[in-house]
Amino acid sequence: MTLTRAPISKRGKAKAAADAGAASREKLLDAAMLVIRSKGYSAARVEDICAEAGLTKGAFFHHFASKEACAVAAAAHFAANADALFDAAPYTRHTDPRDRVLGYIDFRKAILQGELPQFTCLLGTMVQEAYDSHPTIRAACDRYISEHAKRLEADIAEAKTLYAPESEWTPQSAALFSQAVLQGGFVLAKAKHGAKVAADCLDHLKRYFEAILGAPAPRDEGKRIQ
Amino acid sequence: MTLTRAPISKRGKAKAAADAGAASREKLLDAAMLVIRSKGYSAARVEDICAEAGLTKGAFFHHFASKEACAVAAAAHFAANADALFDAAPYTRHTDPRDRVLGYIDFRKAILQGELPQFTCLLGTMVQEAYDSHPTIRAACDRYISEHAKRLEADIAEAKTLYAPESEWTPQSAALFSQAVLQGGFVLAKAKHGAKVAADCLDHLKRYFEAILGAPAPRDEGKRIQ
DNA sequence: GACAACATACCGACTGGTTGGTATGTAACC
DNA sequence: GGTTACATACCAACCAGTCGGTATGTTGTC
Repeated sequence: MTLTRAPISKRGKAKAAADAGAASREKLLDAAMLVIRSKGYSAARVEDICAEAGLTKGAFFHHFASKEACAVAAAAHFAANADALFDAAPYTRHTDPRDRVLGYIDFRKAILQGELPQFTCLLGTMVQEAYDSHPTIRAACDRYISEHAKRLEADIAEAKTLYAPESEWTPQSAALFSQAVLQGGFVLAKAKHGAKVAADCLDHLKRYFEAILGAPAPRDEGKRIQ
Repeated sequence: MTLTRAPISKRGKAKAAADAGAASREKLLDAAMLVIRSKGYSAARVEDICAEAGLTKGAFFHHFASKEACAVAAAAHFAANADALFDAAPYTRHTDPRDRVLGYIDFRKAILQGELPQFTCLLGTMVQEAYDSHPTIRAACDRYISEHAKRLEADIAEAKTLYAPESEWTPQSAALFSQAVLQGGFVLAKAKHGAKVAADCLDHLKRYFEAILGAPAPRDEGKRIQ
């Protein structure tokens, strides 16, 4: 029922049909991501998604039980894409956890490229309109946002231990705060039809982390706040 | 055509019919605010709004040319409500502009009460899904968000002149950053189905402003960053 | 102060296009 | 020959917007 992948054949190469199926499924998920990020979940028609994927409704309902199920799968797909992107990002190789935290923010700023539907967050977009009417979508968005925050939280926690062990804030709330700044930046970017506001917000966020983790140049230790 | 008010009779009291009309219009706008904040713009049916207002479609299309026009009017109504609320808020009476900025954040935190549709932002909710498909809605949301930010920007600018004249950030971007934190806080609150995350985000925001404007207690002047 | 002429506010049945979902067919592959 | 992976045709429900009608003012006129 909730199985989203065709079982892999016991031995030898994956089947051509299964490959084609998986490829079509991915096309549909990519299309769903784009369409939903462009017009929201409710306004996104399944035919829009099919057209974008170059497939038909037959294919859509072959792979997904419903529009809602597709949205949940798209959320997972979005999160998997993001995981791959951030795993491969260069900032993760910094040895200093504070550098990783600040590098994360720089990286988030660097990927604000292209049109709005290409860099805004599918999860934040969907949860805004679906949080009450579509519990499964809300749960999926919550899960993947929180999982992404957890990655960041780990670095923040390490940095805090090193540079601000006494301060009151928790790494968890700081990580979620970062996600809020990002989500809010996307909202403003949509309102103003451009990524600049979001980038400015990330500048403030970076300054905040520099403040609560101590300034990057280790000169005046007494400078830290809280 | 676009006249939304009956012409006021030359002299004497306003007419009963006009009063009733205005009252119904307001009921519809209040209902639209609630319904759209609950399920988003696309999923909000005009019959939902009518039912919530205790009126029928006849009344709806008597007062608004279209669903989209109603949404734009609801945005204006939302902004007017907000203006009244913040005009009356006690924090505005602080003489120190820094106190007003910090007081604004406290106030925003204090009004995170009740169910999600009661304290989340209509403008942010609508612009997420309508920014590309409904330009008039996007423009309205942009306008009212920016106008609200302008109010805050004035206090931030004053505080900056007093407490951080040298620092690099602009009052405008700091004001927009605050709005991003709020909007993002609402997104996370919806994902997590509770206001607590939003409140935590506002704690971080307040700490940020305390940092960039200098700590409230005027003891160590060298403590300010940037 | 009564009556005609008109305006405003609202109801609710109707319509026509839209849309999520289904049923059926078919081609390829194993 | 059975299963997978689609396409095509179709349906029933939904929903924004229309329209004829009614009730309740309001204004000018005599």
